[in-house]
Amino acid sequence: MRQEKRKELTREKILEAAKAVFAQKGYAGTSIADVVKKSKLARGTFYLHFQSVEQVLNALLQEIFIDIQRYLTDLQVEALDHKNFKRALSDLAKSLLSVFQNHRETVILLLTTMNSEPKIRAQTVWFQELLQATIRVMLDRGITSGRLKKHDSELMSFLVSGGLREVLSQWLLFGRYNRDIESKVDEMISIYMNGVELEEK
Amino acid sequence: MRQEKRKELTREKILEAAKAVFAQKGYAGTSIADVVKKSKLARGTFYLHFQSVEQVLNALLQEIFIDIQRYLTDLQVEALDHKNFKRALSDLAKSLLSVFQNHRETVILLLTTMNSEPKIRAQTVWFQELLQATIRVMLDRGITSGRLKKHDSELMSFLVSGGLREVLSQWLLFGRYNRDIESKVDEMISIYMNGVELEEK
Amino acid sequence: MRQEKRKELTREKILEAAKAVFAQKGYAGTSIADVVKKSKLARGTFYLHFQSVEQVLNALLQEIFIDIQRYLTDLQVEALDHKNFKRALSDLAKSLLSVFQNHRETVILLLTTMNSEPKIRAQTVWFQELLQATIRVMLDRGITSGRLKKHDSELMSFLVSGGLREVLSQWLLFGRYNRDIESKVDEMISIYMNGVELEEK
Amino acid sequence: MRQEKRKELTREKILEAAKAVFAQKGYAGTSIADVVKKSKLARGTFYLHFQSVEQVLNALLQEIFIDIQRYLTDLQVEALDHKNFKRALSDLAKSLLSVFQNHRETVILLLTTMNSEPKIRAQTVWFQELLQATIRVMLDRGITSGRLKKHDSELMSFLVSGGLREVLSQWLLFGRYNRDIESKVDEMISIYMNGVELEEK
DNA sequence: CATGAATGAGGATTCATTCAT
DNA sequence: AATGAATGAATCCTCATTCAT
Repeated sequence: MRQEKRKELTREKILEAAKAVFAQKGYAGTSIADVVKKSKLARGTFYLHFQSVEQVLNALLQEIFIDIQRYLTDLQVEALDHKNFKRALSDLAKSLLSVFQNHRETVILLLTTMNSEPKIRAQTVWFQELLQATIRVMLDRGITSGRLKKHDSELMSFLVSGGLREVLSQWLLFGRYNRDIESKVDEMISIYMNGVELEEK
Repeated sequence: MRQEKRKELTREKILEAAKAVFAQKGYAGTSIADVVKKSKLARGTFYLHFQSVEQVLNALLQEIFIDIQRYLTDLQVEALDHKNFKRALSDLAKSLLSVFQNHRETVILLLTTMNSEPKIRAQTVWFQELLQATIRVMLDRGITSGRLKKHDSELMSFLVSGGLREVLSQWLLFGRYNRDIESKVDEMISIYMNGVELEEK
Repeated sequence: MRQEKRKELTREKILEAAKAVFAQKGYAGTSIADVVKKSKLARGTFYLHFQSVEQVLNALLQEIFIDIQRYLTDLQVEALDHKNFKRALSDLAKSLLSVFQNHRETVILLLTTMNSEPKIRAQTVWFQELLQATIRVMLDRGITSGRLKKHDSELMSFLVSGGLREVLSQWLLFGRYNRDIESKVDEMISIYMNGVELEEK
Repeated sequence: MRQEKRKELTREKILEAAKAVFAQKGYAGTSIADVVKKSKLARGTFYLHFQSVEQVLNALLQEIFIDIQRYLTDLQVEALDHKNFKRALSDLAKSLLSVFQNHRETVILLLTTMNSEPKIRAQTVWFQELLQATIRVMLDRGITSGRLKKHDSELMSFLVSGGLREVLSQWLLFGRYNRDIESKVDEMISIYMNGVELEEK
C-alpha cells in the first residue's frame, strides 16, 4: 500500500516537471530528457510511468478535461430555463473562467497546443467540441423555445467558441483583462445577443 | 545572371518541399532532413538558402503576409463609407476568403502554427494583429459615424477575429462549408450586426 | 557502487583510445569520431564523459601535471642546500627524466601540443611555467647564497627550460640519446654552469 | 602578361587572408572556407592557386625560410674569424632578430606550428635544423681553433636553439622584452660562453 | 520501484571539392 | 582567370530507449 503511494508521488513529480518545461519551451520543444532533468528523477523512472512526452501531455489535459466537462454539463441545464436569460449565461461564463483560472498553466498548454499538427490535435479537439456542443445545445433550446433567432446554431457555436478562445488567449497568454475580465464577459454576451448595429429610427 | 535564376529556383524548390512536408507532418514535426529529402537536393544546399526550418516557415508566411496586408488596407478604406454597410462588409469578407483560398496550404500552416510556442508565435502574431487592427478601425469608424453601438472595439475585434479564425479552421482544416462558405459569411455578419436574441413584443 | 566502477572504466577506455589516436594523428587531427571508433564504445557514450576532444586532452595532461608538480617541489627543496651542488642538480634532472619516461606518450602529447593555437596553449602553459618557476627559484637561491653569478634569473630560466624542452623533444620525439641520456644531462649542467668558452691563459 | 600579374595579385590576397586567419584561429583551426571568406574571393578561385590550407602554410613559410637562410650563411662565415668573438656573435644574433621582427606574423605562425603533428612538422623542421646546423658549425670551428671547450657540439646546438626558441616565444608570443631584447641577447651569449657558476677563490 | 550508464539511430552542420557560367 | 551554386561525405550532437544493479 505504501509503495503505491510512493509511485503516485513520483508520477506527480513528473507531471509537475513536465508542466514547468512545457511552459518554458513549449510542448513541441520538450524532450523526455528535459522532463527527466527537471524532475530530478532517473531516466529510467520516466518509462515506468509514461512512454512518451505525448502521454504526459495527455495526462495533464485529462485532469482539466474532467473539471470542465462537469462544470459545463452541470450549468447548462439550468441556464436556459432561467427567467433572466442573460444573467444565467453570464454566471455560466464566469464560473467557466474560474475553472480556467484554477488550471492556468494547463489551459495555456491547451491554447498553445490546439490545432497544431494532427497527432496532438487529436488530444485537444475535445475542448473545442465540448465547448461547441454545449453552446449549440443551449442555442437550439433557445431557438426551439422561441427566444432566439433561427440562425445556424453550428455556425454560431463556432463564432462563440472562437471568440471565447481568442479572449482566453488575450487574457492568459498576453495578460490582458487581468482585472475586468468579468465585466468584459457581460459585454461579450451582450454583443452576441443584440449585435452591434444601431437600429435606425 | 542565369546563375541567380538557378539559385532562386533552388530556393523555390526548398519552399515547395517544405510546404508539402509541413502539410503532412506539421511544422513542429518536420526536420531539415525531411525537407532535404523531399526536395531531392543535397544536404548542404539547404544551408545555402536557410539556416533552420524556422526560417523556411518565415519565408513561407512572408509571402502570404504581403498579399493579405494589401487586401485589407485596400478594402477597408471603402467599406464603411459605403451606403449599404452590410453589403460592403460582405464583399470585404468574401474577397479575403478568396485570398485565403489561393494560399490554401500556407493558411493552413498559419492556422496550425499560430499561438504555439513563443518562438513561432512571434512569426505569426502579425496575422491576428493585422486582422484585429483592421476590424477595430472599421468598428471605430462605425461608432464615430453613429452607425454602431458604443462597444469596446478592441474586445469586439477579438471576438470577430477569433470567430473568423475558427470558421476558417473548420473550412480549411476540417473541410466544412466547402460549398456554401459565401452564404455563411453573410450569416456571420448578420449575427455580429444584429445579435441572436429575438426582441420581445 | 559497482556501477561507478564501470563508469570509471569506460572513462579510462576513452582516455586510452584518445592517447592512441593522438599519438598517431596528432591532437589537432583527431575527431571525436576517431576516439569513439578506437574505443569501440557507442558515440553517445563519449558525451557522457567529455564534451570535446579538448577536454580529453585536458584530462590526460592533468594526470601528468600532478606527478611533475610533486616531483619538482619535493626535489628543489634539497638541491641547493646540498654541498655538492652539481651533483644535486644532476640527481634532480635525472629523476625528472624518469617521470617523463613513465608518462612517455603524454609527454610527447605535451611537447607536440605546447605553444600551438591559443585555446590549447592555455592548457599547457603550466608545464613551462612550472619548470621555469622551479628553475628560477633555484637560481635566485644560488645567487643569494653567492654561488651563482648575478644573471637575470628569468632569462636564465627561459634558456634552461627551452634547452631542456629541445633535448626532451630530441629524445622522445626523434629517438636520440636513447642510451646515454644520463651522461648528456651531466654535460648540460656543466655547460650551463661553466660555459663553453676556454679561459685564455 | 597582364594576366599573370593579376594572378599573382590574387595569390597574394589569399596569402594575406590566410596569415590573418592563422593569427586568429591558429593553423589547425582554419578551413579553406575561412580563408576564402577573409579574402573575399570566390571559393573556386582558391583552388586555382592552392590545393589545401597546408599548401598555403607552406608558401608562407617558404618566404621566411629564404630570408633566414641567406642571413645565416652570410653571417656565420665572418663570425668566428673575427677577433672579438662575442661581439661577432652578438651582431649575428641581433641581425637574426631583425629578420624575425620583419616577418613577425610568419614567425609566430612558425613557433605555434613547429613540433605539432607529423604532417606539419615536416614543413617546419628546416627551421630548427638550419639553426642547429649553423650553431654547430660555429661551435665546431671554435673547438678546432681552440677557443671553445670540447663539448658535444650537437647537444650544445640543441640547448642554444631551444633557448633561442623559448626567448623568441616570450618575445613574440607573450610580448616580453619588447624594449631591451638587444641587451638580453648579450646576456644570453655571456651565459652560454662563461656559465653561471662563480669560481671559488 | 527506482536508478543511471550505455546504446546507436537519426538529425544538424560543416567542409573540401566540382563545375557550369 | 574568376565566380559561386551545388554537392555529399564526414563530423558533431541529441535523443529515446534498454538493462544491469
